[in-house]
Amino acid sequence: MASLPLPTQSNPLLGPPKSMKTKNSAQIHEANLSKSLGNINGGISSTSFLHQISSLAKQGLNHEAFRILNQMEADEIPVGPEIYGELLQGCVYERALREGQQIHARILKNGSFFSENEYLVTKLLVFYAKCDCSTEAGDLFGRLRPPNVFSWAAMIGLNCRNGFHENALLGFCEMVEIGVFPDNFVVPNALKSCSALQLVGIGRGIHGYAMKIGFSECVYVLSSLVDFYGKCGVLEDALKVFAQIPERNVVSWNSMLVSFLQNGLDEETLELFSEMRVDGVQLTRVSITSFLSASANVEAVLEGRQAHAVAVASGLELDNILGTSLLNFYCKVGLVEDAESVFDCIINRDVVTWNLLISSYVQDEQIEKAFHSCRLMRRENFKFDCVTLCSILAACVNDGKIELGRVGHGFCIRNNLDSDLSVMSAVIDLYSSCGKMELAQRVFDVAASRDLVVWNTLIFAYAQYGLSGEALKHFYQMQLHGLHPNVVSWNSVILGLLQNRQVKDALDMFSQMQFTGVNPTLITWTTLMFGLALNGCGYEAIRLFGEMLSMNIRPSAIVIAGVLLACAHMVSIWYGRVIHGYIMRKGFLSSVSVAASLIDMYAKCGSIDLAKKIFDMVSNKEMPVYNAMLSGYALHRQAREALELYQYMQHFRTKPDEITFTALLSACSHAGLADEVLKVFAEMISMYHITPQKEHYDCMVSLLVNCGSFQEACRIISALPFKPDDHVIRSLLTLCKEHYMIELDEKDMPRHKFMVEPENSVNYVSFSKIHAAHGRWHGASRIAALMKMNWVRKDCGSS
DNA sequence: ATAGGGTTAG
Repeated sequence: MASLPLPTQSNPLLGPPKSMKTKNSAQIHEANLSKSLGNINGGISSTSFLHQISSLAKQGLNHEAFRILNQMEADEIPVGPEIYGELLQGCVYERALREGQQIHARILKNGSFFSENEYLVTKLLVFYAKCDCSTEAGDLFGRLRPPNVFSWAAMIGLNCRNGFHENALLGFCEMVEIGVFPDNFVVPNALKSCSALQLVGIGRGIHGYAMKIGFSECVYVLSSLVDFYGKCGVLEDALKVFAQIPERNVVSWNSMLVSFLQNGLDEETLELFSEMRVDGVQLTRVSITSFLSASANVEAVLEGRQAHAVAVASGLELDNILGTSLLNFYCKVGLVEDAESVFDCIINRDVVTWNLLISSYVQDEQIEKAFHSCRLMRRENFKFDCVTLCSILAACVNDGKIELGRVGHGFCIRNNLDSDLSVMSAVIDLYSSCGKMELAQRVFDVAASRDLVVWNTLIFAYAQYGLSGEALKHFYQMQLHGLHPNVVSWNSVILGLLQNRQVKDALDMFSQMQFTGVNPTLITWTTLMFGLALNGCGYEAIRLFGEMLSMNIRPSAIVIAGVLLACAHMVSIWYGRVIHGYIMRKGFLSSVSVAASLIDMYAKCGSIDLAKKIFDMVSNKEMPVYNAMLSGYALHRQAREALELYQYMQHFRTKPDEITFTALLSACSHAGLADEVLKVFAEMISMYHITPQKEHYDCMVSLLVNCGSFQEACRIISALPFKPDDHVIRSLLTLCKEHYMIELDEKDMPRHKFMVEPENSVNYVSFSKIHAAHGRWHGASRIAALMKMNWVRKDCGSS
């Protein structure tokens, strides 16, 4: 492209590109204005009026210009076409449609000498084109023969702005064909249409042509080429053109920034931005919004904050776009308080700013604040849109507010938002989250159109419950509808199979997926690690982990947590140590979830001492780390150590959560420390405002069982605020065994529940013990067989 | 005698 020969002389129709016109005309304007205001009533020639009108129009003083026209008509001074032309120009500057139409009417009233005047027709065309009035502009364009560059440019620009990119490009080609040379104003528009239609070849042609006709140094053409190549994903060429711009302005830099950003090169965006600052370029909103967007993508908190500071220092006020991108940045990196304060500073809040604030609350699980903001948004007369409803529905799912979710769904139906595909996905997610799969399926069935995301949502909905048959059915149906599964679809199907213990099928799917050219993501690996670990296929999980490393994929902290869980479930301290070594070499111990999983692994593999050693090594002791250690102590029946750690935790102001108390209570109740159990239980409620869950009550009940307080245990069970689940039933049954109150049979057991949750294998043990205690060896052996069938972990037998 | 342009958030 760059090797095309440049013409020896520039195009005679065109002259040199007007790229650097920066005539400072403020002083001239001022002189003209004072002259015109002073001369209105003087008897002066029409050329003088023309100048007055022209200068008023340029300053946006349309009203004054109109007054002069009226004065002229009143004084019967002849008004020529140029006068109307200047007035129209004023309307172009101001995009004043009404006023321009009035001038148009006057022109028509003055007869064909005016209305057929080529200059006026061109002006009118430019005016209507700028005001995005396609029909009027098209009519006027048809009357011009031949149209000049300005008319062509106006039409092409109009089509480009309104998304009629084919028409814009056809116009450009026709114009070139009939011999009108494009100028440096049309070329950027033509390129914009090329990038909108992703026509890389055509754009390259225009690039070559533009170089040939003398725009090789024009900063406007070159900047729009950078943008064009960036939007078409040809980053090398964008960079090449960028390097060739002799005098870059801020738009050239910004175009390059946006090119990096839109091609996912966030680090490069950040780097280029600092080069801009070194170069002393005066940054604009576009520079800062692009930088903020890249910072948000890579969660570069420091950089984003600096951009905020630069924006403030540059005196850029928080308008909609800059404010929104700041808001977006703070939301994405999870700094909700900063997002709130930015939100308060934004001058013109709109639906988008509200939506961002609300979704950041939802993401931060501050559901009440999210709902409150929705109410405030309504109070300020903003209507909920699709994005708002997606947030609201997600909040309902998060908070288990299914009834409210149904109301939200109703709102969508009444306001025609339910055909929006992301809303549809959110609704499917809502119903599936509470197990109402029939409703989720119905929403899906009545949809007029569905995209990949909607299909994937339904497939995931079935998969999470281990309904692999339904998941697979929709996976294949989707393909019959002509949609290719993406990695999300495959991930869901694999999850569904693993949840349903179809380990072999899941692994088959995994290889099929790779065979069809879909690369696994970290989510795929995570699903596999956890799925295999929980299905007792720890060895397979470890093998896959090795495969992943040999493919040079850097595992995430969650993947490592998964493989550690596999070691824990295999009770394989040997593999655990190997993974431990890997973690130390790659510096993963700084990750909270890795540290917690490592502690958990050592505790479950029998070495509470090694678990403690890791715990002491971890520098950033966050709650999951404490919880893992506490659960380890509970497992090893070390109640005193657990209580000590609880004190330590409080000393360092780490707020305990539900899991903390589950571990603590179970450690104490196993040790029969009745006073401590009651004290901790009370603290949980009064100091930390945690509503006790089933497992907490369960600890109470088993403590009471241990102490033989049958009456008290029964009282607690009957007072439970929810239907007791199998944990509680287990304690109850243990009690019954103790007191020989009732006869037992397998048919009393909620068997379907056991089939789903392998962790509950401990239940089988309880039941078989009960049978054994009653001398019913037949029943006990039946249960043992069931255990085997359901892949129950071996280590459960001893607990 | 004469006109206008490229980059922007969820």
